[in-house]
Amino acid sequence: MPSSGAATRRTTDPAKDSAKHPPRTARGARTRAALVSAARAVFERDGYIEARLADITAEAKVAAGSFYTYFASKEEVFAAVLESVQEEMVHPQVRRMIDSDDPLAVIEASNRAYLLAYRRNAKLMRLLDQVSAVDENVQALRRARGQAFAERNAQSIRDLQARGIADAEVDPYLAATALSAMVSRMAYGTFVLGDPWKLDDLVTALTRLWANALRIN
Amino acid sequence: MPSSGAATRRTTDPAKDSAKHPPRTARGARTRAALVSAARAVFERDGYIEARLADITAEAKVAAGSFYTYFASKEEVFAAVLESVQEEMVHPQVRRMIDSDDPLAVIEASNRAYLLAYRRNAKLMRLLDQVSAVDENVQALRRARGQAFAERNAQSIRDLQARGIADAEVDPYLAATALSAMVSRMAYGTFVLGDPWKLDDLVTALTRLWANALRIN
Amino acid sequence: MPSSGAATRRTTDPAKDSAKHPPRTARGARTRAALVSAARAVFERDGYIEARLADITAEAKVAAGSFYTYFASKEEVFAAVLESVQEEMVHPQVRRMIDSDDPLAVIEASNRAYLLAYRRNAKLMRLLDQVSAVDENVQALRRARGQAFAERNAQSIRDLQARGIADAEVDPYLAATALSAMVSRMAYGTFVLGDPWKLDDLVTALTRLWANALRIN
Amino acid sequence: MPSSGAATRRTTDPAKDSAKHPPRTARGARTRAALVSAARAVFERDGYIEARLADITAEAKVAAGSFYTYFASKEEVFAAVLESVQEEMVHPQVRRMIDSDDPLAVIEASNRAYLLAYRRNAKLMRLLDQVSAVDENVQALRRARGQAFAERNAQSIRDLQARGIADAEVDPYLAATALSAMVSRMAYGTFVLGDPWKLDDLVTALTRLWANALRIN
DNA sequence: TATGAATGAGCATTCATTCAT
DNA sequence: CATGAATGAATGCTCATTCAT
Repeated sequence: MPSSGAATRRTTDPAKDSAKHPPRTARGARTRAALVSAARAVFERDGYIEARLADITAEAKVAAGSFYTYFASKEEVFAAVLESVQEEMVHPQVRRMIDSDDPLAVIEASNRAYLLAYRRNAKLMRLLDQVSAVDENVQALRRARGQAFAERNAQSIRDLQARGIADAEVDPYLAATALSAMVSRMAYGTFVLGDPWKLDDLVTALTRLWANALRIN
Repeated sequence: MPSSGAATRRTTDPAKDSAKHPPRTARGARTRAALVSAARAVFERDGYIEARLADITAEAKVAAGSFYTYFASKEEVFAAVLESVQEEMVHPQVRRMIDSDDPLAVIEASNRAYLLAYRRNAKLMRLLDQVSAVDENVQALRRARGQAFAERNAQSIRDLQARGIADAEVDPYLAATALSAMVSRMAYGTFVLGDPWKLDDLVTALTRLWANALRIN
Repeated sequence: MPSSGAATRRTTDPAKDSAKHPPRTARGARTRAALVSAARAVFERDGYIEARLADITAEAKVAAGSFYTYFASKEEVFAAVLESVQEEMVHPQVRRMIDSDDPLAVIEASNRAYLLAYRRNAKLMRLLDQVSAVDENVQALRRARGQAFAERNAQSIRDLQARGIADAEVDPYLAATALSAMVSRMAYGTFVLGDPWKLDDLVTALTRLWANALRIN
Repeated sequence: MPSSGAATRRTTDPAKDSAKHPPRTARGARTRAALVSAARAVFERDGYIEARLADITAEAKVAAGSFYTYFASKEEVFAAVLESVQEEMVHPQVRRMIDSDDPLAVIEASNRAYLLAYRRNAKLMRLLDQVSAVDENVQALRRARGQAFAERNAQSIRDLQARGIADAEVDPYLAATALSAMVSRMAYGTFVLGDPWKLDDLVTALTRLWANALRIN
C-alpha cells in the first residue's frame, strides 16, 4: 500500500513490477551492491522487522529515493541479500555414501561441515529465522531448500539400507528429515541462541545419535 | 532489541509501571478477560507483528483507551495470553522412565502425547515461533521451558544408562536436547508448515529413531 | 500503496472501508465539521489537485492524523463538502410551466435564478468543474444531476408543445439539454472565467435565445 | 495557481529559459518529435495529471534526461502537443455568410463539420478540458480561441441581421458565444461523456435551435 | 546530444498512546 | 472504570530535475 506512499496514482497496478531491471552502468552496479551490502549489515544489526529503509540507504551513503531504483520493497532487498550470499547458504549435506566410504566418517564430516557453515553465518541464519516467521515467500524458500537436502540425505540412507548396514525399518525420507532437523536445530540453539555446547562435542554426539538412529553397523 | 542507529522510536518511559494493578471490580475482570481473549484471537489470525491494538480492542468490543487500564503494551497482553493458556502449553515430556516401564512404550506414548498437544495448539505454536523471533523475553521464556524438559528427559536417559539398556556413550543432556529438538521440529513442520506426514507414521518413525539413537536394548 | 503510506500491513484489504462511521460525540462532530469547512476553504483557495491534506488539517487546527478519523481520502472529504452544501447546489430549474403562466416570464425568472445561484457559488462551481475533470465519481454525479434537470425542462417543453406555443419539431429532451447547457456554459464563462457580461444583459439575451429557439408564441 | 500557504513546492527558477532552443540536428528533431508523439499518447491514455514524464520518455524510448533537452516542464510538452495538432484543433466555425448562401444550409454544414471534428479528436478535447481546469495558460489559450470563433460567428450574425433575416434584437456577440457554447457542450457530452445522441439527430436539432434562436427567416 | 543513475523535497498514512468527559 | 477522539512522530514512497559520463 502499499498504495501506498503518496496518493495512489496508477489506476492500473502492474502488480508492483518487481525485478526493476538490473543496473546498466558500472556506477549503477556499484550503487546496487552498496545497497545490498548495507541491507545485510542493517538486517543483521537491527533485525528484519526493525530495519528501516532509511537506515539502509544511510548505511549505503545513498539518497533515500535511490533505493527504489533497484528494489521495490524491503522484501526485495532481502531477496537480493540472500542471493548475494547464496554460496554461503549452501546447506552442507550428508554426501552420497559410496560403497568404499566409511559411513561414520562421512556422517561426521558432513555434520562438522554443516555446523561450521552455520557458525560462520550465524547472523544470517538468525535473520532467516526471523524473516521466515513473517514472510511467506522466505518461508517457502526455506522449506524447499530443506526438502531438497532431506531428499539427498534420504538417498544416502537408502543406499545404506541397500548395503544392509542401516536399519531397514525406518522410512528413509522421514528419517532424513528428522535427523537433519535435529542437527539444524542444535546448530540454531548453539550459534544463534547461545547454548553453551562445544563444537567438537556437538559433532561427536550428533554423529553418534545419527548413526545410532539408523543402526549403522 | 535493535540498537539501531535510527532515532529512538518509542516515547514511552521504559520504567513504565508494568503489570498494571489487577482489576478491582467484577466488571474490570470481565473487561480484562475480554481483552486477553480478543488478543489471542487477533494474534492467531494476524500474527503478532501485524496485530494492531485497535484490532484487539475492537474484537473485545472495548474502547481503545481501555486497553491501557490493564496492559502497558502489546508485549504485555501477549504475556497475559500465554499465561491464560499455560496449561495447554505444558510441553508433554518423556516421562521419567521407571524400572518397571517398557522404555519403548513410554517413549512412544510421550511422543504421541507431544504431537497431539502440538496439533491441538498449532496456531499458538506458530505464534510463539513468530514472537520468539522478535521478542527477547519470549525467546528466553521458550528456551527456559525447553531446557527444563531437556533436563527431565536427560534424567530419564541417565536412568536407562544406569540400567544398562541405553548407549552409555552419549551425553544424556545433549542427547535429550537433540532428540527433543528433532521431535519438536517435526511437529512444527507437520502442524504449522503443513508437511504431509501422518500422525501415526510420525509417532512410529520418531519413536524408532529415538530408541535407536539411544541404542535402547 | 497504496499502497501506500507505511508498508502495507493488512493482507485482507476490506476495500478501504469508506464511511468511517460518523462521530459519536459532540466534540467529534465539531472536529468533523471543522475539517469539512477547512476542506472547502482550501479546495476553493488552492484547487482540488493542489490541496494538501496537511493544509486542510492545519486550516482546521487539527492534528494531521485526525483527518483519518473521519475520512479515508481526499475524495471522501470532497464528497462531504458537496454534501454539506447540497442545498446551495440545487440547480434552479425552469419551473414546470403552467397554463396560466406567461412562458417568457417563467423562462426569464428561471434563468435569472440559475445565474444568481451560480454567481453565489462560483468558487464551488469552478471546483466542481476541476474535480469532474479528474474524478469519475464526481463526473457521474454531475451528469446525473444535469440529466435530472434536463428531464424536468424537457417536460416543460412538452407542455408548451402540447399547448401549441412551442416548436413541435424539436426533440424536447435534446432541446432541454442543449439550452440548459447553453445557459450553464455562459454562467461558467461569466462567473468562473470572468467573461465581462452583465447579469441583466445575460438574462435578457439568454431568455430571448431560449424562447426563440423554441419558437415560443 | 494556488497561492497556498504551504511551502513553495517547485524549486525551479520561474525565469527558467523556456522554449529551449529548437533541435539543431536531424537526430535532435527526431527525438523531439518522438517525445511530442509519446506525450500525446500518454496524455490521452492517462490524463494530464496522471501522466509522468517518466512514462513519456519511456514511451518515446528515450532516456529520462533527454526530455530536458527539449522541454522544461510538463506544461511545455503539452504546449508542443497542442501545437503539433493545431490544424486538427481548428474549431470549425459558422462560415461567414455570404448573400448568396442559404443561411440554414450554412449553419447545418458548420455544425456538422464541428461535431465531426470534435468526434475525431474526442480524446484530445477531453484532455484539453482536463488541462484547462488546472493550467491557467491552457485555459487562457482556450478562451482566446473560443473568443476568436465567437467573434467570427458574431460577424455572421451581424450580416444576417443586416440582411434582415435574423432577429435584430439579439446581441450578436453574446448570441454567438452562447450558441457556440451550446454546440460545443453538446459535443462534449456526446463524444467525451458518452451521452447517447446520434450524430444526425444532433446536427438537425442543434441547427434548428440555432436558426430558431436567431429567428432566421 | 543522449544516457540513466542519483537526488531529495514533498506528502500520505499508520498507530501507539494520552486524556478530557 | 470506560469511552473514543485527538495526537503527532515515524516512515515509505514518488517523481521532477540534475549531472557526470
